[in-house]
Amino acid sequence: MVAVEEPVVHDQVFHEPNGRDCRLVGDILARVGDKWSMLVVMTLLDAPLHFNELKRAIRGVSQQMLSRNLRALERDGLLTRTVHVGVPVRVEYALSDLGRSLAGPVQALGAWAVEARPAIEASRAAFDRELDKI
Amino acid sequence: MVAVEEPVVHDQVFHEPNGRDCRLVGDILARVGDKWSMLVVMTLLDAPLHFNELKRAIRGVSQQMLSRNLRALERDGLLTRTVHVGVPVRVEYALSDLGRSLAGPVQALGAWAVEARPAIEASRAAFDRELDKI
DNA sequence: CGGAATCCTCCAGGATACTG
DNA sequence: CAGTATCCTGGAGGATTCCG
Repeated sequence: MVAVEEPVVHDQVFHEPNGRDCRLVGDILARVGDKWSMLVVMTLLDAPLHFNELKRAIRGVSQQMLSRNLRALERDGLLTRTVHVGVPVRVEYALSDLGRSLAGPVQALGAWAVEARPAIEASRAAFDRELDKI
Repeated sequence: MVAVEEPVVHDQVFHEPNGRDCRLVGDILARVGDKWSMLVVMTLLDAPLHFNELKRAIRGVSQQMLSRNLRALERDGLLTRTVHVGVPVRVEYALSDLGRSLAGPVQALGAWAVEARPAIEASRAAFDRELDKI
């Protein structure tokens, strides 16, 4: 079975007639929505950091995922990786201009999150209470 | 093993001294970042829809995931679900005010995505080319 | 120090079939 | 029409170990 069938989801990037950018956005949201990427971006907003500095700054992340995310972000051009030779080796991660430009929209979403949280939690509680009654 | 250990990631909501809302945002980003939720929100922005109308509007989604997402969004208070009794039954999904308020930030991110895409894809191509050379 | 490699688990998400 | 139930797969993400 080698996928002879017609392309499904990811190939129809703009499926809406009225210029909405839905699918593309979905793609980006997937990147933005993963557990650590935006945390990395936000952390690097203040200053460039070394690997272990980052790992300490973002508590709870495994080296595994931090490493993966950093590579992915570098691949996307959102940050730069520069190796400083020496003993010990030091690698510096810094936001690129593209990466910095992402901070605005993300912070907007963050602001929304902060403001909406009480309403969301109240709604969840109410919803769950209804379920228990039944 | 009943998780006696100290709380790890999700309990430290604000771990940064300087008022940044990192963890909380991460939580919201996870919701926002899943494959279909924001597509639902964006689709309902124009008008309320019935289940199958939604399913048709968002091509490629399974009933399974659409159903799950709708319930999750309803639970969070982002949309309302009203059953119109009759034959056949009709259920209408509509954005709540809270849900509508989310559209702004998401569209901002969408705009960024559209603008940044060429740069991102160029960066990816360059990155992958480097790998092939080695 | 900055990773790569390996192994494992959990869950988002798809496909299909059934129900009221 | 609007779901729920069941089964299955890939990949995100964690833990641990090894390496230059």
